[in-house]
Amino acid sequence: MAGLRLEDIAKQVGVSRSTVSRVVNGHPHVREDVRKRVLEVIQKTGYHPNAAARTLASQRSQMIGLVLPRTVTSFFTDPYFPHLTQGIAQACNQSDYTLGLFLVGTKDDEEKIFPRVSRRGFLDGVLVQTGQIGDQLIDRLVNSNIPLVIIGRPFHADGVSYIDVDNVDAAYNAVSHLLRLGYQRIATITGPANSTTGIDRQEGYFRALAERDRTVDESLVAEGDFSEASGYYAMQRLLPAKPDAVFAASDMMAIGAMRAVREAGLSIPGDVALVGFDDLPRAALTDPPLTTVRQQVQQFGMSAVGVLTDLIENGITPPRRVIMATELIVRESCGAYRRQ
Amino acid sequence: MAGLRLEDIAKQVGVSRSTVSRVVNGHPHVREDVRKRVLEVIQKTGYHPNAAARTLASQRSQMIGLVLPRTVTSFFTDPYFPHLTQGIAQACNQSDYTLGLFLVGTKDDEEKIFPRVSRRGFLDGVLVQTGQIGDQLIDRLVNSNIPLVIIGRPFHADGVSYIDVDNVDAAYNAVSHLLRLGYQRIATITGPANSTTGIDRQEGYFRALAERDRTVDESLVAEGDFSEASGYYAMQRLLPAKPDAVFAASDMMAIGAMRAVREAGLSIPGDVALVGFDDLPRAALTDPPLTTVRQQVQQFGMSAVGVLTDLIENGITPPRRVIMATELIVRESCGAYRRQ
DNA sequence: GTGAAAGCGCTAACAG
DNA sequence: CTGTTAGCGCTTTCAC
Repeated sequence: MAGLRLEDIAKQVGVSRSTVSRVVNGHPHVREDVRKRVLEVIQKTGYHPNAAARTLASQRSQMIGLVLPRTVTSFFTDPYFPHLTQGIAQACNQSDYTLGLFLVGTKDDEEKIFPRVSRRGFLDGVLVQTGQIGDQLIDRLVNSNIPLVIIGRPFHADGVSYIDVDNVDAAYNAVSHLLRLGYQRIATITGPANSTTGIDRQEGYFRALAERDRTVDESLVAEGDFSEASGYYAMQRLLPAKPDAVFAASDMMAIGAMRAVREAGLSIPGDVALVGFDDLPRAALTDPPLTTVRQQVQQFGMSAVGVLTDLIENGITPPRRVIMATELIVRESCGAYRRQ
Repeated sequence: MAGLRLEDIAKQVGVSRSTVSRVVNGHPHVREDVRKRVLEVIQKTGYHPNAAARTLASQRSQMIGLVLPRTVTSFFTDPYFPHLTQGIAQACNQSDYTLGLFLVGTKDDEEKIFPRVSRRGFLDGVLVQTGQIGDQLIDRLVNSNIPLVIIGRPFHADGVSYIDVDNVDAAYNAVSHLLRLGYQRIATITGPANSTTGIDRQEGYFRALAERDRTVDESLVAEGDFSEASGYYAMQRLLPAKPDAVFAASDMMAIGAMRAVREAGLSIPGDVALVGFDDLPRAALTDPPLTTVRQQVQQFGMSAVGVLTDLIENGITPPRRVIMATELIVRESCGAYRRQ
């Protein structure tokens, strides 16, 4: 089982290495009976081609990397990333790629990881999650000229490929929904102001208000970092301004906000209506169930892999752009049903 | 930057390939000034060794795989796995290994993944999560003779290395705690009966009862699968038997149970006390905060990598066994504070 | 302390 | 349709 080479099975079948290589790689131009005999011996012996040798000779590793920068603070405490990862892993399975996972925890990690990711011949391409403004890692990756797909709109989008959901539109829809329900003091708990995701969702909030000629009240905007805790504290800061509805830029923040509202002795949606973003599985189980913007995170991850393999197979220019749609899921927390 | 070979920088420095290789790999027996000159050129040119070539020549890939079998239903919906993964990834960074992630979703995936994982020269070792009885994958992995560490006690433990927490002891402690608080009808929501984790935690429950000469009431035992939903339904089945306390074998199930208890109009811990298992970040934020068994999941993942690298560097025999301790975290849900 | 040379196991022209 | 022949870029004895 171990140490079996292409040569060995070639000898057993009585053909040349090349022929065996051809059948292993599914190339045409091999006589059917020969192919069959080769396959038999491969089966019998349990031969597997040596990946390193294959990579070295073909200059293709059939492996892609997923890099999650350290500025993604909420790594795996936010279910978003696990779901994304799962979608990506699934797509890799289907397209016969192996997934390398690079979690950048510290500045040190970044130094260690970068060479591994950009080293020629190791990865065919990389997927990287956008983080905060000024994140060096993405720029370095872009410069390394490896096929690269950025997950989320990057700050410097010139010439790079990325995939994102339509955050502005999604937030616009969510807030418009609240406006249609008649709420007067709609607050928002934003994502980090130094992340495109945070910025875009806030932009959607502004647009929806502007469209109805509402002026923006600064005391109704509180910044969070997508985490439960940040939502909790942001809501506490918002409460004195007496919002009658809140759009939170993530479900986790909405859940934190719920906790703060409840602790203040107020009811949802009676006193404060709430809309989240993500539609995590938990969102349907909160009390009351959370109205939220659904993104197909897993599908999103799969699409990201699709774009990357396109880049790998067909060249990195022109840059590809994919913007995915979202859907507003109306549950109890926005008060839509109560008001009907 | 691209296509730079060892040879190229050897030429630039005016030494042989071997010397440069020695410097790159930190071997001794290189004159200090030569080493410095080589390092300079490497720095200047941004040279990175080709991973495939290195793997091929050295028979070491510096890469390990993490395999999560498809029988781990709750993949990434249970925060347990993300935390575990994070710990593993972190340890990989530190010890200069690259982590390959293999999520087995379907039977098909399994067929695709197995060769990649067991293929010689691709991975130096693999970490695999235990799943259910009869999971073929683990047996196949064991037979492939690659350095292997099983995460969680495997069903067939002969000759294999594994790492686990002391589930029996942990559950025993949790239930003993409830017994000491004077509860009379202590129920349990178990993990899957075909998983060692489920079995061991149930065993701890039995032992604690037996030690106090309590007979086991079958109507106080309900099986779940570690998920929130399964905890919810299990609790609904338990409720008619009027338990005054419940030990759930996972926090997610405890959270589901809470929901069921609340929906039944009962209070926690007044009517039903509750203890969970895992100490997920969420456990401290439930209402009331959940008493639970803490496992240092991240630390656990890091230790798993430690064991694996030991196997890789020092041979796979004798099999290594690591059993990690747990700690009972007392919060409100068990009623300890209320009763004082 | 350093260089020459022989692979590691495979792919991919190129002949035939 | 099949075999021969070069490499892919690095590590690693073995001489010197």
